[in-house]
Amino acid sequence: MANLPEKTIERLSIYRKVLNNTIVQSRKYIFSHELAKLVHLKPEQIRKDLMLISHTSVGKKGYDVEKLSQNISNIIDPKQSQKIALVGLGNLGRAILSYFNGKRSQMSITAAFDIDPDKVNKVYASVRCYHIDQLKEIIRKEEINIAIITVPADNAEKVAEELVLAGIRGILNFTPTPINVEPYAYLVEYDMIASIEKLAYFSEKYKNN
Amino acid sequence: MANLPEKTIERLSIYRKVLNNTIVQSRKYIFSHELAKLVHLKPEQIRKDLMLISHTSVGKKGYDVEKLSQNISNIIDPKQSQKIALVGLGNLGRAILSYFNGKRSQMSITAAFDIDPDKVNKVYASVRCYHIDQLKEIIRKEEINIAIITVPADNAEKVAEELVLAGIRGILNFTPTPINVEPYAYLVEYDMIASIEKLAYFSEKYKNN
DNA sequence: AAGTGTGAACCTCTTCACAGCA
DNA sequence: TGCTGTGAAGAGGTTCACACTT
Repeated sequence: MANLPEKTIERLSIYRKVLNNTIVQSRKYIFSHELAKLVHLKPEQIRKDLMLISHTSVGKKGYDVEKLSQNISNIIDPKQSQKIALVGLGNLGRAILSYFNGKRSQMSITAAFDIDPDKVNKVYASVRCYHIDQLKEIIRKEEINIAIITVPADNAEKVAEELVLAGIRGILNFTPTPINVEPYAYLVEYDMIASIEKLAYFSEKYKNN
Repeated sequence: MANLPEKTIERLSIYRKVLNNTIVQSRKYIFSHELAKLVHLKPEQIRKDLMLISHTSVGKKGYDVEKLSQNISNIIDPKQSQKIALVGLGNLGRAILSYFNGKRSQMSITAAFDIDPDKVNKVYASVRCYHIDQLKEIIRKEEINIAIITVPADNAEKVAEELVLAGIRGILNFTPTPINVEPYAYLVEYDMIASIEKLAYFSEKYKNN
C-alpha cells in the first residue's frame, strides 16, 4: 500500500463520494461496472485501483458499499484530523471557504489570512481572519500543516516561501504564478486560465458533430 | 501541428503567461533553461514542447520572447474570439466571473445563468444574469460554445445535458458530480475536494524533512 | 564553449484479454 | 454464466544523452 499513484488517490476520493450518495447507500453491494458508470470510467480501471488498496469483492456479488467507503477513508484520510490555512480572502478565497467548510469533517479550514485591515479580525464562514504578518505565529500555534493560496498573482511566491518557513507541508496554489516549494512541501497547482485555454483549444475539434 | 498533447497545451498557456510578464518582456531573447526556471520545469521539457509547435531558437541566443509569445497565441488561441457561458452564480461562480473577466481579451464570459429570481436580470462584473430556462435560447442567439458549470452538485448532470443540447462544445465542470458529455463536447473536470484530499495524502510524506 | 534539437530510454497510467472463481 | 483479479500490451508523457550549431 506504501506508495499509491496520484491518479489513484484522486479517483479513490471520487469513488468514496459517490458511494456515500444516498442512492448508492441504499444498496449493499455494487459491481465494478456500476460504479464505473457513475464515475464515467472503465470497470477495469476501478478494479485496478481497488487492487492497489487490496480491497476485494464479496464473491460475484460485487463490492460491499459500506466497507469499500470505509476502506477508502482509512487509506486516504489523514490519521489525525487536518487543519488548513487559507491565504487571501478575495472573491475566490471566500468562495472556497464557504464551499469547503461544513462538508468534510476530517479536514477543515481553521484560519484565514489577508493584508486588508478591513478583513482582519472579522469572521468569514465561521473562520477568523488574521493579518498576514501573523502567518507563522498562528500556523505554528494551531499546528496547521496545509495551506491554500488565493492571493493576487504577484504575492504568491512570497507567501509560498513564508508558508514553508512556517512549517506548512502541502500547498494548493490557485494563483497563476508557478511557485516552487521543493523539497519542503507537496504542491498542487490549479491554473484556471490554463484550464479554460485548454478547453477552448480542444473544444474546437467538437465543432461540427 | 495537428494534434498537440493536452499537457503541452496547458504548458504553452503557462509559457505565454510568463513571457508576457513585464520583467521578461524587457529582454529580447530567453534561453530554455531560464524559462524552465520561471515555470519550474526542466529545460528539455520546454524544448520538446517548442519542437512540437515548430518554434526554433535564434542560433545560440535562445528564443525570441516576442515571437514565441505570438507563436503560442497563434496556436492555442481560438480563431474567432470565444464566448463563454457561466451556469450558477453562487460564491464560486461570482468569484470565477470577477477573476476571469478583464484578463483575457480573446475569451470572455458573456452570459451567466441562475435559478434564483433575485439574481436574474441583474448584472455581475458587467455580465448579465439570465434565468436558467433561457439557457438554450441565449446560448444559441449569442453563439456561445463553451460553458463553466458552478451549480450545486445535484443539478450538474441536468445542466450538462441542457448545455449539450444547446450546442455547447466544451465544458468546465467545477461540480463534484462526474458528468458525461461524450461524444458531444470536450470536458474538463475540476474537483476541489479531490484536489485537497490528494494534497492531504501526499503532504503526510513531507512531515519531517 | 554553451546552447539547441531530438532519438532513445524510461516511467506512469490505461486498456486489453483472459484465467479463475462463486 | 458473469464477474473479479491480474499479467501483458499499449498510450502518453518525461527525462536522458549526445550530435550539432554558432
